[in-house]
Amino acid sequence: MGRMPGRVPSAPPTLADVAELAGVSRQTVSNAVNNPDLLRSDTLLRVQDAIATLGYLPNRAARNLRTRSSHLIGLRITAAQEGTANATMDRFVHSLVDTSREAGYHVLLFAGDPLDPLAGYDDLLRSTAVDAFVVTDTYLGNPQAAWLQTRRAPFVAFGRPWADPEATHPWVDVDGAAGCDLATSHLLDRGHQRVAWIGWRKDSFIGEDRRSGWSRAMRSRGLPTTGLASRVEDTVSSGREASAVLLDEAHPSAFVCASDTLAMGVLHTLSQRGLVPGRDVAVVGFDDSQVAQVVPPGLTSVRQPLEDVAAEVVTALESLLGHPPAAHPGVLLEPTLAVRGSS
Amino acid sequence: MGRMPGRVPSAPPTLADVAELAGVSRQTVSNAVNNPDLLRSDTLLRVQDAIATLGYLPNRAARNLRTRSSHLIGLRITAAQEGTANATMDRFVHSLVDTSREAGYHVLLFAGDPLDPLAGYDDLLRSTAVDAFVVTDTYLGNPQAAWLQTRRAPFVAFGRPWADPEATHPWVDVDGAAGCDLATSHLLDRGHQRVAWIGWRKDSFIGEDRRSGWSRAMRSRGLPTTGLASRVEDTVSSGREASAVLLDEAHPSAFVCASDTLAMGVLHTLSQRGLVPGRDVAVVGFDDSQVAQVVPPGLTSVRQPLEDVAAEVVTALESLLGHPPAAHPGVLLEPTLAVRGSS
DNA sequence: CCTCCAGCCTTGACCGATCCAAGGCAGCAT
DNA sequence: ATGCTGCCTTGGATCGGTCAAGGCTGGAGG
Repeated sequence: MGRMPGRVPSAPPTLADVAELAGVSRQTVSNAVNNPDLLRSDTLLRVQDAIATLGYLPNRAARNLRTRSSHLIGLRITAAQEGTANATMDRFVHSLVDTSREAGYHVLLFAGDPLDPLAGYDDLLRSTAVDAFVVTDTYLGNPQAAWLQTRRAPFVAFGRPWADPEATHPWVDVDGAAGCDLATSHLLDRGHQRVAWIGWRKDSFIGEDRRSGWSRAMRSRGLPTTGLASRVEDTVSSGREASAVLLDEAHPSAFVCASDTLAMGVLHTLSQRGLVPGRDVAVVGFDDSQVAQVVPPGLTSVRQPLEDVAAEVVTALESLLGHPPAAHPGVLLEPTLAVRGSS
Repeated sequence: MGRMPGRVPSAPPTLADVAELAGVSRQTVSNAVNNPDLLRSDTLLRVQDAIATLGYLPNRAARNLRTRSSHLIGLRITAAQEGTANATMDRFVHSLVDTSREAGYHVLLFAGDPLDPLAGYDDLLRSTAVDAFVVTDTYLGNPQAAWLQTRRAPFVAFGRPWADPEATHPWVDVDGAAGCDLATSHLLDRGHQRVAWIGWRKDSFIGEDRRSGWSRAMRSRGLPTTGLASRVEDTVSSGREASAVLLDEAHPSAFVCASDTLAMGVLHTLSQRGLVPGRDVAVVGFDDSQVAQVVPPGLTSVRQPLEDVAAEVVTALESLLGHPPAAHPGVLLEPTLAVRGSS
């Protein structure tokens, strides 16, 4: 096969092998792959034939070494929370993998210690293992973003820089307020007047943002919100307790929740009291998790357009990693409402 | 800083930089990192000081090129199925990332076209982007396994080689029959006599395996199984319809299901008929998904020890990639039962 | 006093791609 | 026939590590 002596028979073909088979130099093969325009068409064809014959694909490590880029995007995943309905991360990962593949990137996962949001980033950066990061948990006041910026590491955030409006890094986010406005208006359109809110504690930027969508929708119809809101931990039992209190004290006919987890808490309360979701009391959640999709009678939920988020993230990454690197402003996307039996 | 001219100031330090600072050769630094035993202790300390001072970490690409290994493990993820309660993959991914980090590996995700189980593997292999694969969807009769074996690509399967008992590749799996036996016995212990089975269609090896656990438990107590089993698609509506038919025709007091998705279908039927899960009819699912954890009143479910699976997978990978490569036999792990309100 | 050897470190080549600058070879004008 | 332009091709250097083999040192042994 014209291989150099000493090569293991099963070793993948190299650029030199292709060059020899096609009767050209290595550089010509490289150009055929990276800058086909530079070649005369008949030469190009000959090289492409040889590439196809040998099943050649450039060695990643060699290319990475020379070009100082890995075509890998680092994504930190934290331990899945048991007992919640949070599925955002997983759906996002899928979308990101799909989208970044089209852009020629792969996704490298690394583990995240929830207590140390910076762990892992530094090592990958110093060993030039990834070209850029996608940062997801910006609700923590994103110390990663600040840190990555001082390190001049390219990254795109899924989530606004809540704690630092001056931040200039690219980000993509979903308009939670608009989503809850949508959910609330949906309920109001169906004749509900007393729509309650169950959200997260006040120190959550995202929670307050979503809540503002609910109160905005209520006010725009001249409806009161006083006494109709509750702010708790993001657990099923918190949602259960909060909804029980609200039902007793404020007599709402519908609930809008900051998460599917809380909405499931409401369903617990309803089931305990023999109330039927969607008939006696309407419930809307947030995230369109698998739970919302399969729980009887179906939980209406705000759905984040994670495919679009991933696409925008990859677009931002591409301009960030382009030559010259271009700044990408923040992007805010609109969620939709998946209507099911609970409303 | 003694950098060579032309270096960008912010470029990560290289082995040569460390060598210069420590006053030794590059090879000595390399040995300090990879074979500390070869160095005299005072030299080792000097080099380690220099490494710490500069914040040196070996360049991945360079190391990969020379050693012909990437320390990356490829994992193909398929599009998440909407409308089901399948969470195995995501929990497994988390565990795998955690475990492989400890072994010095990172996980590279790549997209999978559900119609072409081989897509993506070949490119990664030919471009030497990953050292090995973890194959997860062996229920398809795993053409990947066969194909990877002919390519002599190292891989470990999560899932037995159902279709090919002669296969010799390493695998790790969870004993689904034992899990369903556990679930069924749990119900029988609580006094149920007529325990129905809702599983997958007969061409599913996994489905038949799980079913055998149910029938084994029933037979071991001398109870009949005739007319108590139904085999359908893995959707909520299939589970709903199958359970309705079974309730009418066989009057079971409990259901064991091959998946949480099917179990949710049973819950739908119960809720439609005003029956309370756990009080009127018991239900057990399989996978311990988030759905099972949060749905009222809690769905008892068979839980796969995915952390242990990941650990075994990584162990198998390590021996596979070791020198010399060691064969790793199949490993079968026992699931547990997460008992909740539905039983 | 010389040889030998073990222990420790250094030297040079190499992995497989891309970048750079110089070399070849048309074709056209002079 | 010569010179020159423009396009394609070529060899060499390079990225940053690791492998294999060679060199230097000091102490033991003859």
